[in-house]
Amino acid sequence: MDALETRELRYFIAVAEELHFGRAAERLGMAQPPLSRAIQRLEKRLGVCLLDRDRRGVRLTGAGQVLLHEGRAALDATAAAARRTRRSGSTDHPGGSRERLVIAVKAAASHDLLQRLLDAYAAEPDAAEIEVLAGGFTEQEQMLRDGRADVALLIAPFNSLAGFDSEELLTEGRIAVLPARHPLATRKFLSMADISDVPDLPIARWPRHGAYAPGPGPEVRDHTQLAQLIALGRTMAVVPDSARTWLWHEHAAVPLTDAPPVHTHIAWPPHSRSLALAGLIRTATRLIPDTAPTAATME
Amino acid sequence: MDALETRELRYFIAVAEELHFGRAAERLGMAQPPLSRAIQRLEKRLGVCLLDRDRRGVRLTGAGQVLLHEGRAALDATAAAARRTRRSGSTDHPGGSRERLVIAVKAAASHDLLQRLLDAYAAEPDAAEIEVLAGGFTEQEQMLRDGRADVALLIAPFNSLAGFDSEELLTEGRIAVLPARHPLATRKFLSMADISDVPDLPIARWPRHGAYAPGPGPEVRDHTQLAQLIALGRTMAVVPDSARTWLWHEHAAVPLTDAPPVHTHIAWPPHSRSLALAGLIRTATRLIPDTAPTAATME
DNA sequence: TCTTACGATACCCACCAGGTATCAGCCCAG
DNA sequence: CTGGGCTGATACCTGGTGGGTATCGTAAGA
Repeated sequence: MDALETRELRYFIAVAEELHFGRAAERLGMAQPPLSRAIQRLEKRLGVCLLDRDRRGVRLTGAGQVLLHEGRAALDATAAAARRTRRSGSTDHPGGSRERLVIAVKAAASHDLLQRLLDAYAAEPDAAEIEVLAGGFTEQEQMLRDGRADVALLIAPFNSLAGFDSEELLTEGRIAVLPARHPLATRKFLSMADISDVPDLPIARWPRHGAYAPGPGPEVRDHTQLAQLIALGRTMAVVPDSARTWLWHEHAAVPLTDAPPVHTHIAWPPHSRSLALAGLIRTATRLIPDTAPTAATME
Repeated sequence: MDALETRELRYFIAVAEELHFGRAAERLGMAQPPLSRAIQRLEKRLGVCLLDRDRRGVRLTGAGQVLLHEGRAALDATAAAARRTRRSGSTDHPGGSRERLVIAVKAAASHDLLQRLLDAYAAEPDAAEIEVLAGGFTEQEQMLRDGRADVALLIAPFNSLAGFDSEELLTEGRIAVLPARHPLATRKFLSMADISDVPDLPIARWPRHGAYAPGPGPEVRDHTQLAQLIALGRTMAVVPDSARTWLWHEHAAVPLTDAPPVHTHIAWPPHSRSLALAGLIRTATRLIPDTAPTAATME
């Protein structure tokens, strides 16, 4: 029983995601027949049926779902191995350019926290060079999983901490961002019930796992788009308190009393022998008392 | 830049572990020249030097060490993907034989805890079939990492919980196991200082990561061997309290006042969509109050 | 019934993984 | 300093297989 090759995993995952051999082959840059054969061989090798091909589309069997999940994790791990090795090699022999850390953050989120972290870390005696990689929605999480980043600021409940080591750095409430001229904008506080069903101001919808949930609000893809729609009086949004940094004059921010809080964590892969990373994490945990004294006991 | 294949990872890891191309090739069941070529190709592909071959042996570069660690994790992940898929498939269509969970435990450790866990779980209405896989020293951890098991009882500080989700089930002190006829055996309590340097009773040494640490005590590989040597008056051992289950008449157990405690956790891979696993974990956490009320606040 | 769509099959080629034989540097024995 | 042995690299060959094109079988829709 020889081992699963990463190529086979890539192929299967493409098919499992597209649920269509033709499109999957196109995505993989190959013809359809070899892809079909590869999947057949994979099924035979595993002794398991992965896909139900009953005319009218392809569907995943239970085993197929398992392989999709586990295979993604495995592919991420191998991609991470390759990337981290490459990066480690580039600073290996050549005279010793300092170790370099890549931190992934969600663009514009936790901005001042990141600022303080970088400042504090730069003051350390043996600080490594830090590269900041800003990604969209849940992209920082993926960057950490596949080795594009060494460490990330992840935001619960939007990101999953599963499989990472992490420390909580910041807990914040949420605010409703409204058009400044809307009647609700004058309120001192709001509850979720107050805003969940305002006819002329439906809540904007963000993509979740690549798709939009159904609902009345407009679909938005980035902060700029959202900010504009709010300024135009077309929608509102519920965002973490720290999002105040990017508000416009035409916006009003009203604290929500009963929205679930948002937790920002610093997260890193659970092995990781890097001294530079350890230093950064130590620096980060020292920031905690400034923002949330004894936060560890609050949960 | 095409992706790292698992075959290449296997090859590199073999060489990195043996630090010898010939032996690595033998271990892989292949000839040496193709192995050399494969490693060269890998280095070229990654654009990184992985090994220093300066006569007098092969050594890992920094990048090589990174790839060894990350690559092991990646290989474990792909092996886990294959195994979990196979297992999931075998109970997939055929009329619905119940889901089957594999739990890995260290042989003879936490025996009564495991007993209570299995009993409690079996009483659940929708209980899955549970297979118990007993392994040696740190083998349960590896079994969980590479997919031979779905869940494991891991014992800190001997196992690493890195990369797993876990719940602490049990905290216990440690005891010194002595020959019953030794003078120290009559004591009510002992401290580490009392036993760390007894000339006629050196502490037995267990293998750590495949090698024995240097020291005066005899090298032991399993409980039986240890038990016999203790009964013969040749050595003593420091073990968790629950090890009392396997003591002989010729043994005496004396609690240690200042030995670091041992924590038994139930651990599982951090993704895992399995309902059966969720049920088992729920059952396990319900066991906690029986043994260590509000243990979560003790740390 | 004809068309269309999609996955499977048949067949072919080219590449490369792996084998054997051999070379090349280094160490040690004498 | 010279020859043998050890170890990794190189040269060259072969077979398996990954990938391509052409085509088929079948089910759904017009």
